[in-house]
Amino acid sequence: MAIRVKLDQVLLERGLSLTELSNEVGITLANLSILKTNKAKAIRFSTLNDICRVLQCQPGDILEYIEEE
Amino acid sequence: MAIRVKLDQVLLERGLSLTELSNEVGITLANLSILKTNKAKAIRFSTLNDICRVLQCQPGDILEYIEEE
DNA sequence: TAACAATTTATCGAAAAACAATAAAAATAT
DNA sequence: ATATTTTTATTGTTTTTCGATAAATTGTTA
Repeated sequence: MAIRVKLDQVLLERGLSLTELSNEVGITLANLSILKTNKAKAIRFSTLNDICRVLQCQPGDILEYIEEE
Repeated sequence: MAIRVKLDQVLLERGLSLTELSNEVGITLANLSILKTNKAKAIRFSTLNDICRVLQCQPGDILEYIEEE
């Protein structure tokens, strides 16, 4: 599949760790890690919403479509 | 919640109807309509991927985070 | 090196939700 | 009016999130 989760970049830019994000967002570290490492197969809008709110970013900053041949 | 699905706009820009998108993407019209009218609570990356491929766009073109006070 | 912190991986279970299929209602266009 | 498109609704199956938890891995620092 070709949807990539670019959480790393945004976290880096914001100077936040996964642990901190986890505390602020209220999603367990384990599940955030799954997201960040592209293991998730879907995402709830509520989760996306919480992440965007805390990181002050747009879905497009986190999700990327990569064309594959 | 504050994640909005902006499928309308992209469809308009591409000159595509929901019906056409449904045929090309392979998702039923009913379920695409739920997405388009902001009734969906989540989305599978496989679905997002298919939509982006057909519409030649990025997730950010379809998903928007709207801050609420 | 040893100790600690952060991240990743894994497993289990429950709750939630996607999506298909289908049909009917509503809206839009011709 | 008729046809087309879109929305809404229902049911059932399958998938997946997400929490909870714990272990393994990696990175950092004293």
